[in-house]
Amino acid sequence: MRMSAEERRESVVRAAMIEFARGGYRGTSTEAIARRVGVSQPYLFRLFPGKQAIFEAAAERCVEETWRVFDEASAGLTGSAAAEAMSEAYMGLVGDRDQLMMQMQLYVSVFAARAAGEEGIGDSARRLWESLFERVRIRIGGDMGDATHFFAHGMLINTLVALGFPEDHRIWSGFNAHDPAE
Amino acid sequence: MRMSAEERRESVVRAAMIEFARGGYRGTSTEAIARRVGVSQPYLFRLFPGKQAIFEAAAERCVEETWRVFDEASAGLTGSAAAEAMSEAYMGLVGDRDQLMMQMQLYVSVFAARAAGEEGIGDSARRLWESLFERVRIRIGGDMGDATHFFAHGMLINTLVALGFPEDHRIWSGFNAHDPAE
DNA sequence: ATAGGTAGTGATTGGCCACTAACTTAGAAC
DNA sequence: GTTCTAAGTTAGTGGCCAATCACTACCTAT
Repeated sequence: MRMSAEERRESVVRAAMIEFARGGYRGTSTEAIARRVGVSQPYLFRLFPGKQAIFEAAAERCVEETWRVFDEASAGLTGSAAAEAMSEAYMGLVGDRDQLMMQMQLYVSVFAARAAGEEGIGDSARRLWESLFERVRIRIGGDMGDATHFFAHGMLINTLVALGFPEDHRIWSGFNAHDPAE
Repeated sequence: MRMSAEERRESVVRAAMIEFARGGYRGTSTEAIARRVGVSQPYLFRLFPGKQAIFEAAAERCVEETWRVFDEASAGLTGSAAAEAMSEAYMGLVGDRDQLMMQMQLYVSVFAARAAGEEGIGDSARRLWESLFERVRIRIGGDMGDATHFFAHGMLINTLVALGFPEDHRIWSGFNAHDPAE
């Protein structure tokens, strides 16, 4: 049961991704995260300086993880073949809703922070996101419009997942309509 | 200063859209909404049964408002001309971030409700969104793929706005690349 | 003018939650 | 087996917030 602080931090990040994805920043208590980790709530504050730091770690992990999925799916491919492979991989993430929702929570949290006058998290989030965008853009051939197109569909998938449209709902039928060609 | 309950409800909905857009459901206090309206906090509970109901009213208004923008922009147009006009109108909404962010807050709130085991708000949100989708689809010619494409780009705009990329950032340059053709 | 309904407020409360402080226990090293 | 360090806990605090209750002010009709 006992593990090193570094290992614990790792499991906290994983638990936090799930809890924050479902509840958002304000809607998630540190108690809930601790319970999922299997540790007492105050101990989180010995592993991280505060709730905010846990969220930021989870957010960063989430973006990294997304790239990992893209990277694995498109290994050795380029151009539209890579785009297709990554699209398919992202559709696969629909089954792991927490991953997609953590992204959304990051987006709205950045906005909330900005609205509250704190710019801290925004900078790092933009850097993370832009870096993901760039890596994908290069992988699919370098065209800006293609990358925009790719991410646009990803964001729509996030939205439909958030709203809870079942997988066989007709709203999903618009995907794959143009995809193979592009 | 004194106004009818109906008028007050109207101004509460408008104020709530702004506050919820910036803070999210959990991050917005009824106190903040009341302050923006210029009314005491307890009075909100005479106008609405609870915080949840205020959020739902704001969410519905937000989707309706989005359609109003699309409808006005594309009045008399059809097909790709309508799509172009609506795209441009949506880009115009980037200047009114609260409108876009209220959408995002609705999406994550629906997911949060689902995760917490309450399905109530999800049903109405999906109905609202699908109805918007359908009206747009018809307006731009009826093709499912085109409508998907249209909304995908809208959702990406939401994301970039949330993350706070400045308007002249290169991340925006991927729009308009394919747009006129489609 | 007064009666009655509607708009609106002040005071309060019970519950939750991030965070702190003080303490306890496991295990590695010798 | 004792000692020392790092992992972990129990108990508590101050602040915030949704919702309630009892009350006051305004307007309108007769």
